[in-house]
Amino acid sequence: MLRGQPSIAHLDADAFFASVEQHQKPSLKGRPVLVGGSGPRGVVAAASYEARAFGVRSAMSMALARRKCPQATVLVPRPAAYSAYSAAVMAALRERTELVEPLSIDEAFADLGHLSPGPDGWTRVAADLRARAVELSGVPVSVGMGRSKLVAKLASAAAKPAGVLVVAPDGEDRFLLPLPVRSLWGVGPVSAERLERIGVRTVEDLRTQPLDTLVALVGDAAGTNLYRVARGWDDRPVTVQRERKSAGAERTFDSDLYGRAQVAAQIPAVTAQAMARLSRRAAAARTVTVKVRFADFTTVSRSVTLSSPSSDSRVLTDAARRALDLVETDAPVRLLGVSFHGLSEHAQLALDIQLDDEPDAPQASHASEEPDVDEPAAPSRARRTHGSLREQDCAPGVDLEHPRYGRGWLVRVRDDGRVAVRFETAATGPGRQLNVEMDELQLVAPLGPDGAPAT
DNA sequence: TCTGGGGTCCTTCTCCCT
DNA sequence: TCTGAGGGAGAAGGACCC
Repeated sequence: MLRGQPSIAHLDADAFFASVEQHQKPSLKGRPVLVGGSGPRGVVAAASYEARAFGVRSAMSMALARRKCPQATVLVPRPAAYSAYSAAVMAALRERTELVEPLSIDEAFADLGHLSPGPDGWTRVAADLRARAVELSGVPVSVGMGRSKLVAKLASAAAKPAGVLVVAPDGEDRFLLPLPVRSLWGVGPVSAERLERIGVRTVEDLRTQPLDTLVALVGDAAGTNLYRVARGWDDRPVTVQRERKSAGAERTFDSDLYGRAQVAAQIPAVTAQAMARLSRRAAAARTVTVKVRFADFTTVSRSVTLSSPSSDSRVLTDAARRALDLVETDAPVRLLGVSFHGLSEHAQLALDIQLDDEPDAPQASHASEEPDVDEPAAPSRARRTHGSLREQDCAPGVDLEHPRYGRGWLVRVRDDGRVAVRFETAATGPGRQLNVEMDELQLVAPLGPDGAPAT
């Protein structure tokens, strides 16, 4: 049963990672910024609106993005900072209701059905919410409101950047019908192409199609969903709890691996990364799946199911090895992934001990450096955030401190071995760039929006 | 465009049991 | 004892999201 008021809010941060970088690095405000992998196979995780003007998009290869926008500043992701900013954005929602459903690190639904602001008051509610989120986080956000999650989410997308849009019940058709089907949740490139083949481009086109046609086209569940969505039928409640179903990690190698031995040698490290994620959920796993992507991008997965759930690193690593044994590894391999399914809660203590004992595991402290909120686009290889700066830490954008000049961020390593650092934070405003010796610099934890270190 | 990483959900297939 | 149908569970792959 659909509610009568547009009391579901969807809050979405705009170009989130890039906006956080521009907030903490004031010299980048108003300039094109790309956040993502800087290696040969890196892709864009987030692009500032200034970069998007050059045709750069998320998920584009970084090499192509650089060609389209050579003047852009390219930075590595800093998950701890994004997590802190995310918490600030979510806090603005939680000040208003406990019914907050985070969808990802930068967006969430909130049920504001307890409010009764009157016929014209919902726009004020949305504007106040947006202003508060900006005040707490310092990054631009957009807010959409409607009487369903479907409409609220589409409204926030329409409100971007940095806007609000409230879709009243009697305005839903006017809002929904002209939208391209591609903008609907669950319609990706494949479904859009299939719909295009029968002449369906907009929600209005979609509404003319019978249920049978849609089911035949995209399957039972997706077809039924499209049929309902085309009519604005969405009565899903805002739910606070979301149960985790799996946890894992994967690594794309800078150059392909050849032969079983090379691939198998990576199993302990990737499994340990996956276990670090598993341990944050205090979980044991019964099924271990190994994913192998070959150079031609074909992907196979094989799994091994244990007789009972385990959190023992040796047991899970051994299961991953056995799963890999089921894969033909004659072709060059570009990616290896390990994921855990059939999760259950137990053996947290045992897991911690196992991680500390596992010689091939990445440092156990990395687990605590990563945010509790899942960060879909951030890399899983956590960076060090304290200690003396070493050459292997030198990625553009990392946080540094100098005894005389204070906090700054790494711009680049110069040919003479010195490091170009811009000394600035959100609190200082745009700062100056200086060249300093590497051994004078310390790695430090990123700052949150309140200026406190994000740990 | 030439394609990361962490997820969820759905479909299809196979195997096993009744 | 054999055979086929049907259902459930698990495995694998794919589409999709951010």
